[in-house]
Amino acid sequence: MDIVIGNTVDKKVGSMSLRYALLALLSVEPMTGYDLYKEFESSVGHVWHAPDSQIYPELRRMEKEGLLEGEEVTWGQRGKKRRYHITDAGVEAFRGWMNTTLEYTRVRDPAHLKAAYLEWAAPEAAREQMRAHIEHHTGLRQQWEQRIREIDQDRSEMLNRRLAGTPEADRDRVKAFKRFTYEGLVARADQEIAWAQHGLNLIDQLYANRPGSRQAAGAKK
Amino acid sequence: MDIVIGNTVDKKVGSMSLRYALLALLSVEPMTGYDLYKEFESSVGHVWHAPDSQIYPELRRMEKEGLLEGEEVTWGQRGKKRRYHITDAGVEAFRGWMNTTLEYTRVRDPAHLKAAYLEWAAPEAAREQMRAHIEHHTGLRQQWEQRIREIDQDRSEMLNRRLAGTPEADRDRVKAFKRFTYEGLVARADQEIAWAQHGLNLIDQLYANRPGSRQAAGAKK
DNA sequence: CGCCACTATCTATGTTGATAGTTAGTTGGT
DNA sequence: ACCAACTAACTATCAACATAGATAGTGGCG
Repeated sequence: MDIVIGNTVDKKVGSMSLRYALLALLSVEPMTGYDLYKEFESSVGHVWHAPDSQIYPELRRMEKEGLLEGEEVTWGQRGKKRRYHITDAGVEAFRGWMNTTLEYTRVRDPAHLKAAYLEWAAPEAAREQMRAHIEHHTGLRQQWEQRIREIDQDRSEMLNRRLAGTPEADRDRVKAFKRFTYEGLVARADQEIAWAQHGLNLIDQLYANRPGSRQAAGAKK
Repeated sequence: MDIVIGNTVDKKVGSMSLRYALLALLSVEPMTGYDLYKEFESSVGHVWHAPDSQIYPELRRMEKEGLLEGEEVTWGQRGKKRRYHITDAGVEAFRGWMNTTLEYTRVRDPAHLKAAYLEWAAPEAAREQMRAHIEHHTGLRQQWEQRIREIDQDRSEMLNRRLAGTPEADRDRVKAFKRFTYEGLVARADQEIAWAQHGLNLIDQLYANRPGSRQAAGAKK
């Protein structure tokens, strides 16, 4: 069942989210490939990330399909860059995606795969894994909390520009959904941290005064 | 910094988890590609999944690299299949991976990307998205709870075979880590369900008796 | 002036993953 | 005897991502 937008044919709306991440950003204001790349490196990058080598070709494809229009912009003496703005077809494509329910893909989770076989690891390596999990999610958590603070205090550049182009009646919705998103990510991070903490306790317990694995030699208690 | 195992060279241990998922399963007992495929389709598939078209070539590669050894097994009159068993080098590679701290990859999360722009969706489509999120994670949760029950009641085929080949002193560890893994996944599912439920409430609240979006026509209260 | 960090874009290559389809033998039921 | 469902393995193609590197202009600092 193909979906026709304008004069192009999209097979399967499922996935290909990079495209929609780009449309989301370009729905706010025109940007160059480099601008988008920078966005993915920072703020938005905590929800979606892509390398420039994926962004530039995708932008060209999207222009060819009529979702974007690009214009040459001079920069300095000889420099030039290509700034893309979203077309009506692009807006429609994005809205279409937003109104389509996502299909979820199969689980593929290295951290939990490893956890399921943790008895293979030396106790200290197992602990290190858990600590890394905590550290990783603590970092994410911090960034997301930061973003929530920015939303609450209207200190987000991107969001303010987005709000400026939004009818007054819809502004609280924009903010509410953003906040909602980041709250979910904070809660997820908390959960992961608590899980790994539980893991640390479990490891201590399982390897407490037990001989066998060269390791627990100088165990205390 | 290359890592040399036996006579082969692995660049970067990061990722390529399919290989280690296969080693994990083959550490329990020899299996054919089809066996492994079936495992990924069912029990283990909830932590890791791969299509057969990825499994067969990977097994051949692993044999070429000395991590596995395959033997032809006849099956019926003319039928044959190839059963792989893990080699010492394979065991070492797996243990090496288990003792190496994972590198975490950048976030790429379609569900939260959509959530951040949910004001673009029609209210009913937004609700549908949240319902799908709840349904998806409820399904996962069920399967994981099921697995926990199997662990507690020693009703898991795979796990029992694994325990049979494990020194008595380590058996409670094997079970404890498995349980720990699935507990974490259940907790994650719970969190996602709670988040989406919160989302449903938020949508109701944001679109309650507000004109504008053709939709809230016959709103109550 | 020369250097360096940054802006800007592009190419190349390899891996992983998703989807679909092909071939061939086996087993069990009607 | 035949058919369906399953076992077994392989091939082809395409999208998605990662990684690395090439090229070239800009702007500021010492």
